Amino acid sequence: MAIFLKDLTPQNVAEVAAPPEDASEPRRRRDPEATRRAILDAAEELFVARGPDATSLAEIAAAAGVNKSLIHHHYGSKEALWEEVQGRHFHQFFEVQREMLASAPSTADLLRDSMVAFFRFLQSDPKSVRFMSWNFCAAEPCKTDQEKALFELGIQRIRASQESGELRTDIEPFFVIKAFLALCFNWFQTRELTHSMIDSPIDIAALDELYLDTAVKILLEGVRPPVPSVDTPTA
Amino acid sequence: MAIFLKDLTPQNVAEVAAPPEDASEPRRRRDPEATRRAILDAAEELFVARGPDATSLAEIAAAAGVNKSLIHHHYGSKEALWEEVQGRHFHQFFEVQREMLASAPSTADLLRDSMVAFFRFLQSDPKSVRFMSWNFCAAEPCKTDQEKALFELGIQRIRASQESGELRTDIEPFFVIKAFLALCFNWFQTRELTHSMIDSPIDIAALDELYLDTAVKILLEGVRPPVPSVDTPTA
DNA sequence: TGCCTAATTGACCGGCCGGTCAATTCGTTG
DNA sequence: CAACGAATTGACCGGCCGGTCAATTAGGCA
Repeated sequence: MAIFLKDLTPQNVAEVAAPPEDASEPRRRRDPEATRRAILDAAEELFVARGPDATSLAEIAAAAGVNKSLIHHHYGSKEALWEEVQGRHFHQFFEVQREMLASAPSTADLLRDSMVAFFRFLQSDPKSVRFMSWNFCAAEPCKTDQEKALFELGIQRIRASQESGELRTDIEPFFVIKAFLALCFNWFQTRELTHSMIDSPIDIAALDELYLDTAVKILLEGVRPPVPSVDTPTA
Repeated sequence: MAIFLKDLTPQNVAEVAAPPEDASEPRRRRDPEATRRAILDAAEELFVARGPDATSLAEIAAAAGVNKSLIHHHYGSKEALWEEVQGRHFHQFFEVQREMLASAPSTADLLRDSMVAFFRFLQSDPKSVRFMSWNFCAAEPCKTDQEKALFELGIQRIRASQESGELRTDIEPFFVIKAFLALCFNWFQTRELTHSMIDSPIDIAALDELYLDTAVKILLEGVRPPVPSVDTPTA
């Protein structure tokens, strides 16, 4: 049935997000908080791998080591659970991004730093990439508030860089952000297809570094103000 | 059930891809070719909008105005139908792209032309964007042969441009292609989110043009060989 | 004309899906 | 200790899903 399935086979589904029994406390018989968390973790894992439509509540319950009815008891419905999973993830994502963007010290290498930071984030959290991919497919009008605020912040800082002469002024800051997001995100979104296309025995991490280096180079060079020299047709 | 649904409500599903009855021939009582095509068209429409997992064969049959069993008769299974839909679409896509790339006359503005052509293609065929989006989610190792050939061709031409001094030589041609694909594709993939974030009353087409202009500018400037002037730290 | 093949139909199937519900079990609180 | 409420369980449901099958029918061909 599930045309989309990835990484997870029926055999190892039950072990995904298995609760660490040997933790400080051996999981009290009743622990609604732990139950909620187990469900959410398992749901995130499966939703992100197979997509929400191809993931059943029975699978999630099995993966969480929990009775199926508990999902309804704690979250109401599958759709609500999906919302919750998305909410938790995006909240965390926006938190990280905002903090990064707000705490960036100088405006000198801000663009480079932002781009590298975003690249590192996607690199360290492949789930984020898949999350966003599913979200683009769903095309629901959501999460725009926080995202918009993030963009506003970035636009302000880029505009400042333009005014101080570090960036060329003939391009819209919004598009600069779009460009560096695209350069980072698309790389990871097409990661597996890329690897299956490369013959050389270069390892994955090295390829990432090489690409990042190139993408940063292209973007920074592309947004640099034209140097006053021969043949710079800034028409 | 279907968490992913878009544009199509149960009411208008039945009319999607409705066969144009008033065509030259009034659809003979038995026309296996027309039936196959109707099924394929309806399947493409629905698969691309909702995703394969959220689309049922009953819906496809209804949209195609055809008995459900005919789908199995002509295509075997849902998975085979999905393969067929993908096959037809990607064949057409690669045909267009290859022709474009092979027939591009000079190497002078090849990169610009390629980028604009790809942008126009995605702009004119939103289904392609969604198709690729679903494909990235599925992450099946497929279609790499033709894609690889396309990349090889592009890499050759970019390398030629590098050797003739039009492009800087310190960046891998593969990454240049990746970059311009990312800049184009991501724009359309995030189109609706972008629009829901923009307040100004600028119309969609104009925004597209503005972005294309900027993205081309950035990429071309980014891959230009460094001009021999002051402060060009090509370290 | 009559047959033969293939397109077409509708009835049907087992299975899973999301969801409900009553019953039970535990932790808490008075 | 008793009582209450929330966590937990398993049995159950109607409905849809992908898929099968036998029967019917139209078209092509000798």
